[in-house]
Amino acid sequence: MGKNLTKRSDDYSRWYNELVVRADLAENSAVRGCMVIKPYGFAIWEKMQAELDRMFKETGHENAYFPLFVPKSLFEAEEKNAEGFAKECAVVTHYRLKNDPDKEGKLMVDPEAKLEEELVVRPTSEAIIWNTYKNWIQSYRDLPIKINQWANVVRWEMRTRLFLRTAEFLWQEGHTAHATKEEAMQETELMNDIYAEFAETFMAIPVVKGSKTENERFAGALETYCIEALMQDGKALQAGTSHFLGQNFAKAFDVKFATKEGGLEHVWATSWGVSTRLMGALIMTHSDDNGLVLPPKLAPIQVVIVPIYKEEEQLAQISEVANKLVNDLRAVGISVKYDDRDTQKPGWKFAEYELKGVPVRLALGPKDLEKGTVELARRDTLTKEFVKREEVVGKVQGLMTEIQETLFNKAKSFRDEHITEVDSFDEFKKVLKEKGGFISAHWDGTPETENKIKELTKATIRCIPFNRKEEAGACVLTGEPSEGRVLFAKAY
RNA sequence: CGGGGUGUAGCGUAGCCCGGUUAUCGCGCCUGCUUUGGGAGCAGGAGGCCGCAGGUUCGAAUCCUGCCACCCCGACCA
Repeated sequence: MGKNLTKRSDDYSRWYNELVVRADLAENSAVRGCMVIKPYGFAIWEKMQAELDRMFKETGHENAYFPLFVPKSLFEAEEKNAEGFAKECAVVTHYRLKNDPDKEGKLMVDPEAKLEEELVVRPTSEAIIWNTYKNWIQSYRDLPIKINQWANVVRWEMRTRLFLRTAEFLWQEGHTAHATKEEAMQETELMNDIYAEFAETFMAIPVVKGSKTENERFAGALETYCIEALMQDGKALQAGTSHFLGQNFAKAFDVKFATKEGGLEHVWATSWGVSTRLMGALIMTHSDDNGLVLPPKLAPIQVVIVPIYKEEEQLAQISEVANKLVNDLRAVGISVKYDDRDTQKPGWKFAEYELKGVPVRLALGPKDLEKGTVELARRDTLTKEFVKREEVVGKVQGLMTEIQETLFNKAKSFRDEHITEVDSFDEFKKVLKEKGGFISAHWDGTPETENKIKELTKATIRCIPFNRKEEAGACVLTGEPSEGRVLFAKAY
């Protein structure tokens, strides 16, 4: 990446961190474990939001907003859920500060202003939402409820990393209520499919769809579906989850509805979410030593035009052509930036836009004016060619699709090459250490074995793939019978 | 919360063991000239409570004590 840091040098973490900061995506804030998302990073997130939001609405969901604070007692209502998050909750205990009588100019928490009941800053919103749904649901006519919210949540993580794990993060969480188990299961599956489609179509990230083991399941869920992606350092990343909550929350919050038949039943629930963590996935899937590589569908700037000139007059001539190009490209829906700043030199700009992952760069200089050409450079392949001026728009349009596909295919071959079938524990350890990636192996189905393998290797079961072939085998650790292979990996 | 480490300019650092003129170097920043098809060259310049507080000493970035902050490795985790 530019001057000194490459993916191969140093460790991957440092490379990642430096890339995020240098590409102007985000930085650590002064607040412990929290992140500042900078305009360029946020622009990418907004594009992701827009696409996801559209997909949610197309499948009958609506947006709403629920409170940041959850009274402790509400939070406790679903025991498993509360337990699962208890260790990482920020809690509000007071509601007022006052001047510190002992220290001039300092404030202190007013002990008089202690809350009778503490408020938990939501680590997720099931509790507050189900407490609300209780009042919204009486009859089967009130169902289904399919609501999404865009929000921030807080999980007090010990160690944080930009985008991948921060104390506060942005996400969307969908919470649905259904009359039947079947409908809720369908919803769980549908949303997992939507996440997969989003990841593959827009982010150009191939994912494995599957279900989580009991150990890895969301606290309070009966079933957790997920999409798992593979990063370039061979570690897996959970990119999205969709939970079938059964009637657990309905029971905990006493949400019953009158059925058509005149009965009274608990509601069936789902919840699902993806977060700014997807930004991390995007960065770690496509980037190279020159910096970020963005798929055209998510790039805030799809094309940048850089003028090359000596004198002002020359710039004026170039700008005339460039501005026409800008208009023509915008007319076909491509986002273009014409960077005619005279404070930076062309070479500097080339490097800068590569660092920021802009898919296509056009350079326009005196030679091009003479020949009626434009120099076109692709970020994904780092190749350059001269294109006739009148063919630029068509060419660029085609490239938007082509680059998107190239990125996906490249990531997919990498991923596929890093799914290794393994039949002995020695091989398991060897592959994990030397090659990384997903390990497809038999497992006896017990949490004990999964934990043991985690202890020994740090690898966990990422998912039980939906499309796994059913094949009898012997557990890679214990030799006990197994019905099929599961995917192991070290994970973020 | 355990184990290790580090705090020197906006960033990255040398100096610290063995105390002694004006605290080193690179990047970045500012000015001028030359440059502009891959992060320009030369010349000049600005920028420091050496993490904070105390101590030892004629003298502390350097030694001692306390505190604070951050990083790495664990435990935890989307």
